[in-house]
Amino acid sequence: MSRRKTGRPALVPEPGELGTAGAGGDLSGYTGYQLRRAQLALFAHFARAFADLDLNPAQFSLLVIIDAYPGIVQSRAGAMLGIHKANFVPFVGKLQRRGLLVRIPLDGRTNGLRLTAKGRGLLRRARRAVDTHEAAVTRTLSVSEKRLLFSILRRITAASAATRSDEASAPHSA
Amino acid sequence: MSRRKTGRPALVPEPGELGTAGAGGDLSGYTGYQLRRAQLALFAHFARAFADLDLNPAQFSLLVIIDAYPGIVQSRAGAMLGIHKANFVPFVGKLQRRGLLVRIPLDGRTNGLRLTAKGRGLLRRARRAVDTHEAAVTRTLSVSEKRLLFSILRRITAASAATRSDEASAPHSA
DNA sequence: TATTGTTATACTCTATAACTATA
DNA sequence: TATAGTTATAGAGTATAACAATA
Repeated sequence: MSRRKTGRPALVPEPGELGTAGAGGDLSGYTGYQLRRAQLALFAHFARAFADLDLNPAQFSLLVIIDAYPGIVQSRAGAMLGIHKANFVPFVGKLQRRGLLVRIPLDGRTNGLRLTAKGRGLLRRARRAVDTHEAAVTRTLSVSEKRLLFSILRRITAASAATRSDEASAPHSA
Repeated sequence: MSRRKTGRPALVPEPGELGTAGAGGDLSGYTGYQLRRAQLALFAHFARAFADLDLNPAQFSLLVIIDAYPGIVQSRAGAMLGIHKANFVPFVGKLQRRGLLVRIPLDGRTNGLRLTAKGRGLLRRARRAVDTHEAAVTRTLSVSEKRLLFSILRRITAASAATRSDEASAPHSA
């Protein structure tokens, strides 16, 4: 997309400040640019909302997963989070040291993960915090807009995962 | 950071495979989760599309910015990209060593950035590659859907940037 | 033989502090 | 005194390779 549509609308917006308004160049017409900006801003908001809980999105997600699948095998949970098994070891270890979860040997080489009472308690607080966060960041979205947003994001995820050769085909799936 | 997983309507989807379909927990109802998944998938697609050009999104963006604002001051360009000035030094240095841009001293302490002929040539190829990439990842989106997506993403960015105390107010702005 | 968990390692990104030389 | 660029450093996040114990 080199030049965007008309010469201006999206093109060359006063070398503005990044954090606040838009950046420069004619980047604002790219889906990846808008997606990244929104994701970064939302995660920063998440971090503020979870500052006192001392949980980042990945840690919160693991607690949610273990709560949904008590005893889930460590490698399975790591794969669900997209975290390499080598990196997942210290990741789990940190939460275990905080007393939020325990590793339960299942068969000599496999660990099952379970939340402790403390972990369940923190998760309960975290769910409330994330609900507030979610409401805040989507407060300008109507129900139908949010539904459409999710539909679109899933389609972008699927389309981006497709191989180059597949890109030509597959009209409107999603 | 919510990582992977898509899953089901919302709650507890078979502990599925990560890369392909959805993961677990009841994460798929969170905007941050869907946003992150889409952004990661799209950037991975970008990386594949730009493999032969050896440019990442940030590097491509800098070339676009310098092309739009020839001679732009280094600190200004870094701010537009949201890159810390300390990290921007080696960032620019690397592109300069590749012969894509030059630093032009403006007044003893200020550097202006300009693309070289080689940089402009690479940018031209990069614009073509990003056009193809953009078309691929948004191939299932109608024109109106893409327009609405951008509107929604900008609103999420703005809402996430708002302070906690502001979150209560501001109904539907966008 | 393949898998689970682990260690070691390295590379990228990001962030802070402090310094210089200039304005 | 404030600013632009720089260096050094440290912390996350992510990646590969290799290994032990086990299935």
